[in-house]
Amino acid sequence: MSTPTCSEEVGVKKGPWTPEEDIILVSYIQEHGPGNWRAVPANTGLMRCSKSCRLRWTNYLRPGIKRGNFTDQENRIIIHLQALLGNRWAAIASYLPQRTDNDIKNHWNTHLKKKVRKVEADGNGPKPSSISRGKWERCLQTDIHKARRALCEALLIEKPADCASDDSSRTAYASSAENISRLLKGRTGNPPGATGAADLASTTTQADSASSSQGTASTSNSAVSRQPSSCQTPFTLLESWLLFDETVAQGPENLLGMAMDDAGGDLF
DNA sequence: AACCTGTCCAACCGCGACAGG
DNA sequence: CCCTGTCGCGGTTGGACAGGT
Repeated sequence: MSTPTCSEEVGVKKGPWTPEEDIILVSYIQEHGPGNWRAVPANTGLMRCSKSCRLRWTNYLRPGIKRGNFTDQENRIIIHLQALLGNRWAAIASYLPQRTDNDIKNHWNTHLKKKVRKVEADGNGPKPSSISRGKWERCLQTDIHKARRALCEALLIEKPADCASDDSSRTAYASSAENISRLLKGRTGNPPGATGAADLASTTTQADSASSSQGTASTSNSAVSRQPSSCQTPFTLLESWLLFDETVAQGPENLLGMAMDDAGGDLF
């Protein structure tokens, strides 16, 4: 069976995914885990290219995607990381594990970019960041301590909203089961059978735990596979060290003092 | 009510990175 | 090394929808 590729082969379906396709894809991933996308269309019979399957999973079906409005906290993080890293949405998304790079990219292009430009054009807005775009990376290459400080200055903010104790923030996080049951309702208004949705919900819940326990996700799926279930920090060990080690050593008051008081705060 | 314009967001496309042979 | 296949990322598009006139 020939595997469809994205551009050249005939019979490759494009456009919006149907609930049935979603079910097939989620069921397959529940069984095999994410990755090896090339095999997905071949093994499932989906007339979609591997890219499309991966995109659908990572941007829509994977567990733990947070949907809905971006919080001010998230907006600030995005603005600062964008100033720091540029349009490296996957990197930015790694700091907001419940958001996809596509979501962040869309949100930036439709909301934040204009907002930032407007504030900057007014001349009274915040500096995009205390360090220029890419400076942190250059610092990293030359002086790890400077880099650490630069990143701290750019990123340190008040307590992350994701770790807020109120349950409202937690309920905003959608499991994949919720994602899919919602899409089944929303897109068809006529889900393919209540049992189908229920089955799917159960399978995706299993997929959730399966994928989290497998640890076989590819590198870019590392962010994808991070689970939001607990109040875990999205920072990797290295990132945590870069961000907090020296600052913490200087005392918590410095940590607060280095918060982004000049960048982003005026926007919201 | 009809049309226009802007917004949102899912999905596609092209390219680069990377691993394996 | 070089080639090939695969994957992931960022830019962009296009359809659906909402709000304004």
